[in-house]
Amino acid sequence: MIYLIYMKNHQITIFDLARELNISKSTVSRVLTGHPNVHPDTRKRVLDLAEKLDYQRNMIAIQLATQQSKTIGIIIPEILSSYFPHVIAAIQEEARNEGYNVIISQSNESYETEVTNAKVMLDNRVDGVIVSITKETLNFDHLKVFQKKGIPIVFFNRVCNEMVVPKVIVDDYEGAFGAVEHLILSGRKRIAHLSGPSSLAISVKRLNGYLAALKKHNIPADPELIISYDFSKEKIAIYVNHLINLANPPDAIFAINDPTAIDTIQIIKKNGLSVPEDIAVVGFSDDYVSALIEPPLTTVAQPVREIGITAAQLLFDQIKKDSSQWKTPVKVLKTKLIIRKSS
Amino acid sequence: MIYLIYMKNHQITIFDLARELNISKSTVSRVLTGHPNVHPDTRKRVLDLAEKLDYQRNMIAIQLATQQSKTIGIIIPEILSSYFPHVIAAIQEEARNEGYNVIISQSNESYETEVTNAKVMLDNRVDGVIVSITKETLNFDHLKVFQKKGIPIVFFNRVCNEMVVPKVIVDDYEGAFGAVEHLILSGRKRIAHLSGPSSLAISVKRLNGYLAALKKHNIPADPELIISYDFSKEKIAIYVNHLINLANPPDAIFAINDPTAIDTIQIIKKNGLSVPEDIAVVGFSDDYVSALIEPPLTTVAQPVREIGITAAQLLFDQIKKDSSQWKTPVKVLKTKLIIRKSS
DNA sequence: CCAATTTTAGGGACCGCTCCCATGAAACAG
DNA sequence: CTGTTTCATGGGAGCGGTCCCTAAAATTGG
Repeated sequence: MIYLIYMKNHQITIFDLARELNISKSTVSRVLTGHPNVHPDTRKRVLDLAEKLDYQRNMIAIQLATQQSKTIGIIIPEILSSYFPHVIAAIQEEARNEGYNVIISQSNESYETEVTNAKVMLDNRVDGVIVSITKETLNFDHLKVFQKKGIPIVFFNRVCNEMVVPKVIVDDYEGAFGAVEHLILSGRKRIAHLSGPSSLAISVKRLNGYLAALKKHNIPADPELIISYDFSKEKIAIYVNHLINLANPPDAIFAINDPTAIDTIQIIKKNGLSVPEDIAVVGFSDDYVSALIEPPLTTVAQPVREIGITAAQLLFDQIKKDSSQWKTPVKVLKTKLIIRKSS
Repeated sequence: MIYLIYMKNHQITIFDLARELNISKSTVSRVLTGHPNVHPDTRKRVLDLAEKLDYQRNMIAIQLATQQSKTIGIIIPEILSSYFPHVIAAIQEEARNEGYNVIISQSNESYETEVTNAKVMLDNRVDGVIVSITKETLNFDHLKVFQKKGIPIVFFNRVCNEMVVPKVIVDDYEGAFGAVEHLILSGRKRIAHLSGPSSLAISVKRLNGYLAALKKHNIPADPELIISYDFSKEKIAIYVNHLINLANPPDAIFAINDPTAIDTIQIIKKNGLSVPEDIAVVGFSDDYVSALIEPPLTTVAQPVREIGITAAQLLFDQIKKDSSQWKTPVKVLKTKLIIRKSS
């Protein structure tokens, strides 16, 4: 202790422990990393002293020495809806089990921010990233960098088609098909679709599911009833009002996601019409809110936990293996139609 | 380039840049860190080569050398409600502006997990932490460690009374008082309160606000109507049913938070009673959902963005200053009663 | 034109740890 | 009793930067 007595505000290092016990730092390091070749007595002495001096290992130094950050990054468009926090929570659990930290960055649906965030992840030498792109992302150079540098990347939800890497998605086509077919079978004839930006594969797939269901039941698709919007909340009112005031208005609306569906319901109600009597509404995702609103929303549920867990597992699979052995599976998880009062 | 041609899978370091340009790594470092004393020509050559070789700085090495991680930690009880993601988003914005990374950890309302997470933050040498404790946290040793090591800590929402550090809270007492007074003024006579765990200061303050409002209007507080619960969703049904079946049931319920209030409404409706006719319900926080449910929930809104921004600012204030200059302000932000149909 | 400054650049210790290699001692086998 | 393993430990070179201290070069001033 005599050595340490004059050192204030100095973090205890393995060197301090070593000096105190008159052994080398190599031996201390061996004890701390669980290396077998250490005499039990020595091990105990080190551990006891570490405990006594409240030694705290310096992950930064370890990261530099071992050349791995033990950190994974998550890049998502936003964190305020119910979907992403659920996926994140699941990913974090898996990461904790693997001894990894997680850094999360929201792109706020901005391509610029996404690029910046990707750069930050790179600077911080993440061992892998899980990403869901923004609605604006058309160029993928900032994500391809990960591939180029041999850093595992996994997409979920909003994936990049031109990159061949593991992905976790749900069967959007099937989910949309089921939702629209349900509307048809409950007697709806004119079903509108509030679609998402065509840059996103989910928008296209859900649109295709919608079209296929119509086709199967011999209902001609009316372009007037298909509106693609950019997820900006203000627009919903405009589009819904527009649909309502059509000469031949829809008797149902299939929305690209739950937040849109929920807003749609509010607008319809504001117009003095009722859901589902006048217009039925169906959403996609089964957000936490959806069961609680009035009327409760019929929606296509996604297995959020499973999505997160699967994405994390695909990532850790890669992290653990040599890049030559990487597989690029695309996991398609099943959705489930939850029928509630809105349809 | 001749040197680099044989090096595969080797990250470009400042040493590589230096060798390539026949200058020292010190000079390269100076350029990269923006140090003024570098010849403009040299600066340009370095920058150009860095660009050309796609040099990427290694934050881990920088962190080790500068002894700061440029990372702050957020420890929260959960991430699935609407409150925390909003606060997090605000904190992250501030952090980004300051050039800091954020690592987030959910305690899942478990004391054990919170302790583990605090340890992880310490291992990773965060430059500061922002925390909201779990309902189980009674011992604060794991958080006092930060103080002891001179790492700034800021509490928000669920704070630790026994630690003298900066805190950001809302005026829970005032908010609760206003909510309950509103119920009284709208004619309610028997107002129940679903309170939180008494370990949390917010529970106590909101309870006191409730009691004070009753007292002001000469309504005796009935212990039968005050139930303290532990935030476990299953219990809500039990308590609400119990209240409804009382010989002298309440005509209003003031819930500790919105999720509780929302569940309360569902249970009341399931019992064939209506809100607000039979029983009025008021919540706390103004979650995103609250305006959408049926009936829309009267609630005490918290300035979530402001909470996050303030917490972050208090943290960075400390990070930038020597610990001898640290202040320990407790910022009390104003709440706002939002009256909707549930009352 | 030379001394005094100011710029610009290089050298090298250091941050805290890992991990390979070397070494001596103890244990084992023949 | 000696040669070969195995075990326990020490030594030291990285990991990729920062930053202090010098030294040489360029600029300034009298």
